Amino acid sequence: MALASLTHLQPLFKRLQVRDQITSDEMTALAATAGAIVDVPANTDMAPEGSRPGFSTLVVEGFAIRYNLLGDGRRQITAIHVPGDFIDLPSFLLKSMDHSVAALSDCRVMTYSHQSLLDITARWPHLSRMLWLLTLMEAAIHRQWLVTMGRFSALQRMAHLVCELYVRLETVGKAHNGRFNLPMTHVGLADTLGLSPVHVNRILGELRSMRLIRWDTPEVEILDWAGLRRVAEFDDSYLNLRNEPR
Amino acid sequence: MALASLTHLQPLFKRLQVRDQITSDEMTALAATAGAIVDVPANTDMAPEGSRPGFSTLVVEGFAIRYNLLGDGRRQITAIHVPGDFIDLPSFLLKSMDHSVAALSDCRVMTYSHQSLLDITARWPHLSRMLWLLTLMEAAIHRQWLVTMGRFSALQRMAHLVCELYVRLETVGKAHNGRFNLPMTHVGLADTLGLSPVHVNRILGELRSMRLIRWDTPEVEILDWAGLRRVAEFDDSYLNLRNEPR
DNA sequence: CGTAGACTTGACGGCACTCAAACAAGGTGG
DNA sequence: CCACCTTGTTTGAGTGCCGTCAAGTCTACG
Repeated sequence: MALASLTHLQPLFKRLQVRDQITSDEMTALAATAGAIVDVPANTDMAPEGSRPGFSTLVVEGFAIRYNLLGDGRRQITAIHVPGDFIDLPSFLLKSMDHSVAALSDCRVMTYSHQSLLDITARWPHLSRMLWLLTLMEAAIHRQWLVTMGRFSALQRMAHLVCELYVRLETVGKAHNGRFNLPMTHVGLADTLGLSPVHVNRILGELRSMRLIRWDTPEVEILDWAGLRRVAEFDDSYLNLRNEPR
Repeated sequence: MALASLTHLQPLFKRLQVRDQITSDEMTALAATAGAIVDVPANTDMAPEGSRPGFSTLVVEGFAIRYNLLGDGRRQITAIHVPGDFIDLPSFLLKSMDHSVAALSDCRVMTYSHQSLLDITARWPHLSRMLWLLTLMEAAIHRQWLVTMGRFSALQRMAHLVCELYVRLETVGKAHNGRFNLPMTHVGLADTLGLSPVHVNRILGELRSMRLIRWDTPEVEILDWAGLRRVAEFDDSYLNLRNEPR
């Protein structure tokens, strides 16, 4: 079980090691306090709005999203989570879910009871700072999304999302050579970018005709990284990829 | 100095006590590790993009904003900070600023060196969870803003911002009877809501003619809370106002 | 009294939305 | 094995919210 856990924790360790040193004791502690490994089928709510989960979950494999529903049924996705993301760390301290978390694709997740996270904060100050860091990195992504939503055109928003996902997936070894999988429909992209599905389709066509990307759902290929980056005004500093003591 | 600090920490304590119990030992610890109290004049950058501040700051009095500048000079404000907000807690762990923080009005702030915050995480697990909670609450506000930016009309966005600021300011005793001060021009509001200043003006006129608010800069008065709330689809649960053990 | 900054109002244009319909692909049951 | 259905993608036509440009008003302040 412990060995299996360490394997499953690889994406998280990769993410953390990009930012700081993690001791093997800390790795062992994270593996020892892990709860069950659960497979969640695509399009399943893991933590619905209004619920009070007693545990947080770490994505091992697959994609998850965080979203809000409006009164009239419209949806806004506020985060896309990839392997190594500790989703629902917010629920650890916020307690009650003010939004929903769902599996986008089939997911494998590990659970961490809030009690075990409490123990970590009491006994492993550096490790708990690293978990805190994860939530701060998520907030940094939120801020960048706010910038793109407020000030970017639809084309720029889409280009920026592709750049961001590529870098984040590459960090955990899920993207190579400009290619990655994104199991998301036009409706999902529209709900992420604050657009309509029809317009998402037109924008993707434009990015294709500009020879910036190829997109055979679910595979995305970046054909011209420099060009895409320029269109998106993408600067990865908000992703905090530098390694330094925290 | 310690006594003076406790006075200055009142807005922060009010915010925290809405969410959880804070012991007097923890209050004393926060007061003891506080650094200098600094007055910052309006429209001054406190933490410019690219800088690496060695301390975080707590707003004691006044308003501050977090913003990004785009290549062509456009601006997007990603957060409005009020007294009791621990701004730049992100800088404690993210280290390098990927955006700027500025005083919106004349501000009084307290500084906390990153070293002293490190000491707090090592010695006061519950208190550090409360600081972590503050960053999670900020992320929750970011998510709500993403929803309004992505799916709300300009009118709804403005109404929602007024509702949010009223509740946040009331929590720290800076709003009463539907009234509060917001030292922000139409340009600032436009950069917050992702609109143009011209349209902000029109929207404010509409909210006025709907008898929902009065707005004699800088004083804002909510004339019809239920009506404003309805327009904004405002639900305060994302602000986490419930008191429970964290 | 002149100037600067903020607010206000009008005209016009464009990006993105809605509505609508056709096309493609995968899954299911008869 | 194929008709059928469901889900997703694509394309066109028309509309509207909000942006830009421009000019004018109001207030504070030196």
